[in-house]
Amino acid sequence: MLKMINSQFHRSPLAAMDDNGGGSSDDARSTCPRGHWRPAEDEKLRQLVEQYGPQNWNSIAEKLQGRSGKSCRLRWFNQLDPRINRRPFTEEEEQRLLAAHRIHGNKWALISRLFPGRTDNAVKNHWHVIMARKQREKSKLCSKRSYQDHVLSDTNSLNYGFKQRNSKTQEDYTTRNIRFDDSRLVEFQNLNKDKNFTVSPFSSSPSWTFIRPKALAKNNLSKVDLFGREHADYFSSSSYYCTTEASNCNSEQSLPLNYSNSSVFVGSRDSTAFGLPNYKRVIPSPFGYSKPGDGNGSHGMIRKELVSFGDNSHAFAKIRPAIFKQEQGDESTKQKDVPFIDFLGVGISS
DNA sequence: AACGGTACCAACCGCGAATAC
DNA sequence: AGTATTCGCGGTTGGTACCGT
Repeated sequence: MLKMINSQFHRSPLAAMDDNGGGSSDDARSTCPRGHWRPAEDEKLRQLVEQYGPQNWNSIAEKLQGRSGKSCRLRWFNQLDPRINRRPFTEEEEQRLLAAHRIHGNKWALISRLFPGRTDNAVKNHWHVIMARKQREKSKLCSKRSYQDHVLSDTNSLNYGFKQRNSKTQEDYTTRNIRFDDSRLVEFQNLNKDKNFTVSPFSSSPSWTFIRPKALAKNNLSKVDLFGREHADYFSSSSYYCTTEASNCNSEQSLPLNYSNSSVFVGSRDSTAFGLPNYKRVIPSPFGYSKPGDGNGSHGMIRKELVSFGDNSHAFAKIRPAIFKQEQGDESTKQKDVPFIDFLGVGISS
């Protein structure tokens, strides 16, 4: 949308260059102060905010060569605002953060309001840090066996859509249970009749237990509770969680399955969880390529009860026709009474 | 000491909502 | 009512310090 392209505080020429596919941005980077802010820029921004107030970002940006209003605003509200608490997160804050995330999901702005002086970005980043740390700890406790060796070589395991390194072709994303077709839709096959979709990175007979979203009603696909309840707008999230039973561990391993705009995340970003070396940016998802999201190390069956397609309805709309098509093509999966969208293909079984 | 891998955090992007005109 | 601008949010990427080899 042209409107969007032209808005965003009159983005810097370099940012526009990047959007256009880059080009010789190195030259531009050497002359344009994009990227990390220098102390001199910070000082000037402080002065400008004092002069114009923390609203007139375009006016401010005009005085800061190469910085967009948006960038100025971000710098101010995330770093320079004197109200910001820059001390490391305390253990107590971490506990509260985890608790808040269980309640609110990825509503970082909302969560950050519970932490005076903490920005949404800081809260978000630190949550990822906590999750990565937990995954590291768990991966140390769990099998020494490489997750990659275990899962990717195990033909009975669903491979989460992980792309194997150096794979480049469509076929590389093909697995026994998940296949990526040209439209990037996904088919799930060979799954259990009992509607429990099961997978585990640690077990030879994986088990991810999903509670079937019974209330995925025809007319309201936007928000649904994994336990079958419909919900008002008090909650919206782009992710939900499933529990994996880690047969080689004493504890359960709970992984997030995030339906963000075009991605499914499973695993751990920026971590060596599961023994995977630096898997960021190489993992495709059924709906696009993505990094894995951070794992959730806490316990419980369904860590988050709600699945919301409200923010991601376009993504869901993409997969929906395939789901219906799949259902229509398999009598065994049809539901007589309750309109059931076989979101994960759990109805397709043999 | 050099190098590569990892963890952390800052910055960026796209998008939608709110507001102004 | 329609369009442009501003703001805010959540997801993603890039930079860099640190650590192990």
